[in-house]
Amino acid sequence: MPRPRQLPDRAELRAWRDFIETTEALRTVLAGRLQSDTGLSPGDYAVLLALSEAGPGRMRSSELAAQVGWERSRLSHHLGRMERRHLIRREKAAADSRGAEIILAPAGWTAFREATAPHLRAVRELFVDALTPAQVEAAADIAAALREHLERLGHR
Amino acid sequence: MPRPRQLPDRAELRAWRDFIETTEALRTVLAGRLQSDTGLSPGDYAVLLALSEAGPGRMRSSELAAQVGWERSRLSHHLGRMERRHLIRREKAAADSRGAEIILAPAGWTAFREATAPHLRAVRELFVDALTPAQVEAAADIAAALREHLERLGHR
DNA sequence: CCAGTATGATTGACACATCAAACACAGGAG
DNA sequence: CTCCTGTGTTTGATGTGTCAATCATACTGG
Repeated sequence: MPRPRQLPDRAELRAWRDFIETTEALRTVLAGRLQSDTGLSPGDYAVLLALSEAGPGRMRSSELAAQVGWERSRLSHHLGRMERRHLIRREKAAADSRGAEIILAPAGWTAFREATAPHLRAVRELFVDALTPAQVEAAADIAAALREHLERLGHR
Repeated sequence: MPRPRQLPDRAELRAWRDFIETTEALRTVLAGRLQSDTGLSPGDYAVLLALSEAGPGRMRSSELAAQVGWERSRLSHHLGRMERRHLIRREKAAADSRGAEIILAPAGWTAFREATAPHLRAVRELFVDALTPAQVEAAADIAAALREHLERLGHR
């Protein structure tokens, strides 16, 4: 009795490679634009976005981690670099003094404000303009299906 | 006279975020599997694949760089790490002694051979099985459109 | 009150990526 | 032969990501 096929066929493999390599290239190009337009990395942008969306521009570190979907360690390293550049500050949380409050510094507000438009323009130019409206929808569906599948598989 | 719309609308932006974040997550999960199944990173795998496809398992460094689509500097750093683990060796090129020949070492052959099946299984499980056949095709089309657009835009 | 454990966050070590600078040899003009 | 320039590759500096270990404070059962 034959086991179910386990390996992708030639066409599926080609689709996979094209897909993964292209999205990788897209990420790289977009990151390069953001960097040269604004001096921010995608990580910087994600952090600033999350902070700016929290009304007062301040947030608990773990909340921020959840918001951007990063591990705490990664966030902590990244915040260290951002703090060096005075984009954010850290304070002990008043409520729970184990915790840290991350505060969007003035330079951070400015950088974020000036980055938004160029970033969105680049998204439009590199992603939206490359695809038909139907393809944009299809991309969203594919992403949803992949994510759902990933989550169903759990973490192994 | 109104300029063309420059920024993505809400739905487009959501599609973009879902798309880019999901592909990123997919990459990460796949890399994790490869790592834990075989001890190789995606970069290692790409290099070993390219070398193994060159009949004798040896290739000029710049040819290898072109094959995997990396900058030379990146390749050089990566080869340094792979050499430390005895997956490859480097020799001066006979023809042009500026150049380096990269040689797939025995441990490299073995690692690659043992990595292939698990890797392909993971691709099937995480990508192909998550999508309908039509979606796999759509993904390939989207990748093609994105890549073509990227290339048309050139490098800025 | 006070172990013991749980939780929020940071640290250190290392792999990976990118940029610019350096290095080493090749090949041609004089 | 010697300088000059170009090409193939490496190196160093720095930013980014992951894992495991650590640190500090909070909480809980006795």
